[in-house]
Amino acid sequence: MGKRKAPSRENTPNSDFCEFLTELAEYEKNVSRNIHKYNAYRKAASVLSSHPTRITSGQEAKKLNGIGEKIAKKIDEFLQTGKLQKLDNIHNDSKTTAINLLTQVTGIGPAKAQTLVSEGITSLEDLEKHKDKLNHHQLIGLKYYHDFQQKIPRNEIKQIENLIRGHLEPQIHLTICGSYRRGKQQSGDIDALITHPNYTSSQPKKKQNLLKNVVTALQNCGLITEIISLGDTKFMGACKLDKNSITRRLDIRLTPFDQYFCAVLYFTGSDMFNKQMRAHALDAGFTLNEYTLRPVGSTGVPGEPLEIHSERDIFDCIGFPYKEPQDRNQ
DNA sequence: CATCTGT
DNA sequence: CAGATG
Repeated sequence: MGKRKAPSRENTPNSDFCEFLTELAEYEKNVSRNIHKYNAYRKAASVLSSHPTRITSGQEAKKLNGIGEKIAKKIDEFLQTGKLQKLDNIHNDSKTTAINLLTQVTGIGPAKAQTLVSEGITSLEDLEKHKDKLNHHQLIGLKYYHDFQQKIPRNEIKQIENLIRGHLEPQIHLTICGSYRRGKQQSGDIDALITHPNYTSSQPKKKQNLLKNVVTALQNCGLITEIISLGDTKFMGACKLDKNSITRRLDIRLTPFDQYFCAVLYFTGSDMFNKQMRAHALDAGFTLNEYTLRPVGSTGVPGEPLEIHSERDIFDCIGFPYKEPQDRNQ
């Protein structure tokens, strides 16, 4: 059914350049293991993406911060031929395509994909033949490759949310974040945040078993079907609404009560929105992260975390007009 | 940054 | 323990 590449439509005068630069960046990161070239390409894409006018030559591009000889040359080539030789080669390179495929299996990153390919393992079928080369996480990734590839309809998440809530002690707060909270009709996975009034950053030991208890309860009711990893504060695994449902990726994190709203805000995103909001906080003299909102003294050092009792508090404190999750999409 | 894994 | 992964 559904395939790969997300049709993310950009729209800036230089978006076509950004597109090939980010593709080059990914190639450098995943195939060559060159993090410097990777960074070089992405900063170039980044300056270009915010440049207000169309770049019409490599020479002009070169004036921008982060664009040097080599990228300028590629811009010229692209301007003249409408494509990039290097990119064509990459597309036709079987090693590259194999790595890109393997990397889609959760638990397999660029490093593991490299070694698999070097051992001649380049397809899902190959992986099936060599399960002995995979760890627990990767085995789950392989087993549910097709399921995990599927988007999750909002309504299904809603049902899962209710089911989870039904198995939590009343004291436990639950928020499903991510694109679901932003109102999207589909999501890639389910990102749940929970907290409990007795579990705070000052008494982190207190509800030490809370997460594990929740996970076993959800296992017993049949919702959680696989555990990828489980620690004191973070669970990663899979769940299935009922007998004939598709298996879905589910993450649950336990956050201290006093940091819950910063976490909810952060994990709701979007990434773009978070960046804007953090920037605004900085201008207003605060530093905002996934845990706390703190005033920044003119000395430059952050003070004590402000007490936050809602997401709104955070907006109010930094004088940022409140946005409903639905309009935090960019 | 939390968790897992292999050395 | 370092390195990989999400």
